[in-house]
Amino acid sequence: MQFKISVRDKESKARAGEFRTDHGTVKTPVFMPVGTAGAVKALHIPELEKDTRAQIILGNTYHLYLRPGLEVIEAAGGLHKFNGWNGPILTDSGGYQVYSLAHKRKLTEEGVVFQSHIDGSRHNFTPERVIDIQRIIGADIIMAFDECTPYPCDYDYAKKSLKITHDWLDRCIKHFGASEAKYGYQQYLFPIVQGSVYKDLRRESAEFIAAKNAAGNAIGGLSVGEPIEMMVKMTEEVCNILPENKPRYLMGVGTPENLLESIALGVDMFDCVMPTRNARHGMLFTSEGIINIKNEKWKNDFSPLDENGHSFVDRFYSKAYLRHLIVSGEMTGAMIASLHNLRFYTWLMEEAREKIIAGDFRHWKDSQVKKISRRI
RNA sequence: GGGGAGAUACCGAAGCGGUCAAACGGGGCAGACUGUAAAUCUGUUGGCUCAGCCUUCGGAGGUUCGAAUCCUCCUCUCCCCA
Repeated sequence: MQFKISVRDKESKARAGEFRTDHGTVKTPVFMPVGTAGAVKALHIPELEKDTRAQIILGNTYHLYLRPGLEVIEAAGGLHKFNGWNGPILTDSGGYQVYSLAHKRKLTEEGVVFQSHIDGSRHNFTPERVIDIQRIIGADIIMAFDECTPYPCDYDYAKKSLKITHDWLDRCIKHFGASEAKYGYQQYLFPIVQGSVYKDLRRESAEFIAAKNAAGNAIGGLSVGEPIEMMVKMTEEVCNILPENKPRYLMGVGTPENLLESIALGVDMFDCVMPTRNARHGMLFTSEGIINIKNEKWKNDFSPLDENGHSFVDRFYSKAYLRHLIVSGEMTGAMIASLHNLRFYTWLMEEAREKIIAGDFRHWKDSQVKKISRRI
């Protein structure tokens, strides 16, 4: 995978670039909507494409493996054919589920035995198996199998876990090299830096991963509850070590503010459930700040959702109407809010890119952060 | 006209002598959410000068040390029969 950096910001580590996959080119910085089970919740594929202007979306190995299962996905001809999304897809390896389903799994050096959250059945994930599954799903970018360590996490555990993640990475790389894409287009493997909140472990991990010369590199194990300053510090440490000429992917981040600050540290790719999940729960990220549309104060506010927003729903619907839908539990409310939030995120990334290219990123970022992170 | 059942907080509904400002739902209000076990979860929901006090269980009296709970009358609702 070639990563072309068009412009480097002079006042920060931000860069504007693009990388190519067989399903299309992705311009960075980029936000990737999360479509765990092969669908970005509450949105149609055409809406994702045309209305949110997402460039690339996520799927999840663990979820898709459990349901609908590999037979169905393989019979469909891969996830792209199955769900109709023709752009690039990235699949998470299930490493996050090692963390989020911690009480339903058993981790060994060999791999992880999961108990399905759906029916309790047991399943064995190894680095090799996870690569195979992602080959079958047919994601353009597949993630190495890792352990996303929890927070807090003591040093000894983080160190042991890191060793396992690194061993698993070597096995992933080996198996990836020994296996082939199933559907005639190229797949790329991204390794993941771990190390919890320990600077030396993060550095060690970043160096270990940098040496693999992968198509792109990810930073995992952050935004799991640690203070934001720690997240920023770790991101910064790692970005300074990861290859400059490869895309850097900060997994699971985050708030609009987190995104802009991370771009300034040299991150190119993001994903997060926040814009979609919080949309369903009534939280809207707007050009004027964050609003909880469920609050009583919007009950009779017939002004547009976001006067200066960049999605058609922003001026098509009023705050009072969306409040009514969300409060009433109407599915349409979740759809409108999700579309709005995702478009806000993609717009933010487009704008960041333009500002980097225009040489005005730092200034824009600082004023933007203040504006969009306040509560209204 | 005769017989029966019932009136509890915003709504529904428990409670049937003290541990009741009153269970539980719903609704309301607010909060959380960061590689999605999440269209989920949490808190709160009579008032106040708030570790205490005041006013509340249809209304008015009464019994009792003590009443949402027992008695009397009244008002209103619902059901059955005529």
